Amino acid sequence: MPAKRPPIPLSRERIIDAALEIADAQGLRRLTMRRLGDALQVEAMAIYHHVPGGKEALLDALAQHVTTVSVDPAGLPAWRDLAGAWCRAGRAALLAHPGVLALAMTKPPRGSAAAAIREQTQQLSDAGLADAPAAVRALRSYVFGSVAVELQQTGWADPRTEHVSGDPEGDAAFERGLSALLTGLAGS
Amino acid sequence: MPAKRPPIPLSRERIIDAALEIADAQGLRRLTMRRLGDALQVEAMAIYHHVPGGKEALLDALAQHVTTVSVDPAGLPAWRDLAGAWCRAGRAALLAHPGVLALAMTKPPRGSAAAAIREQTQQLSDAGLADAPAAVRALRSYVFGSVAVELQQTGWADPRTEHVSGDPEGDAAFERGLSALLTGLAGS
DNA sequence: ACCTGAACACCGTTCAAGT
DNA sequence: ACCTGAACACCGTTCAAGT
Repeated sequence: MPAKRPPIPLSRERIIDAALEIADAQGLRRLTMRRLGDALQVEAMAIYHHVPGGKEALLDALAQHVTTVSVDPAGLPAWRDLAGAWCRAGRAALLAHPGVLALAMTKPPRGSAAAAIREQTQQLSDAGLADAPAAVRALRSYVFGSVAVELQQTGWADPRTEHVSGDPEGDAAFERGLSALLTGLAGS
Repeated sequence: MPAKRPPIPLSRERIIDAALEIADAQGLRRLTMRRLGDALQVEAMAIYHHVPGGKEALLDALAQHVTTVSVDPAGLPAWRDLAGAWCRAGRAALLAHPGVLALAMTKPPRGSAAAAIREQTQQLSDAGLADAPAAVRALRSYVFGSVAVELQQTGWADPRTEHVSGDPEGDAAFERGLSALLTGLAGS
């Protein structure tokens, strides 16, 4: 007789992964505690046991997930290359989950996301950049904004549209603007 | 005897204004058809008569409202000054209604908002800028992103926090990054 | 033409109860 | 410890009905 396979136990990580999947596929407005429960084969109320703050805390966690990046500065002695690497990493993390971009831009950075900003600032400062905090702020602004504009352009927003993750036109536009900004930061 | 003053008739404009007020004061998640009806002294269902697409169309209209700007190019012959004026106007329009920034960044530009982008491109092209479409895209990215970062920083997100609209630190950071980007665009 | 009331299918969250 | 079921106060939207 077929053994009853025990259900995979619920965990914060599984919940976040499932939530990202729903948001990316159907949009943030359709990310619902009840739908999330369905996706995890569990009643919606079980989620509260693993995510104490309820839905608001879950959304915070999603924002944190797509804004936490890290860059290894080894082999990138020039601040310009280092800054470029941080920007590309940040962009990739945001593009990976277009459904939660609005959260990433709206929620203030907390925990690991805030730590990543501090690390970026420290690395750029160490690499010899004069006003690293101002530069990081300008770079973060550009990364956030360019991803938003790119997703607007490719007609995401409607989750019905198919999104091509490796859009070469978006890549090129991003690099052009990034290059301009880095050049400008060098001169200031 | 006191005359029964006739209620101000409902209109699309009054609905949008009231919706902006609620979103700014209480956050987008609390902008509800029923609450909106209350604010307008009307049953929620009356709104559907003036905004055909329902809530989704209302949110589109809010996004359009805060992304529709215009600049008079007279007296700004240099493309750099002209571009700066567009960016400052765009930033001011977004900062005026922090509650709907997430919509502005997420919804693709339509109608008057799309027209404004075309006008900006045309003006910059006329002013002698080489690749105006690429520049406009980079500038829009920076404006969106810097407003998002600024609102994150000032602790908006929680609508409980008091937001200072003329934040001088935000102004300075914006101008520094803008200047860097414009310098970089000139060289490319 | 414009608004209302009742109704329907959903939400987030609580709390006592099950195992 | 972990999950469920029922319940409560809300949502968006429809539709027939009122004026």
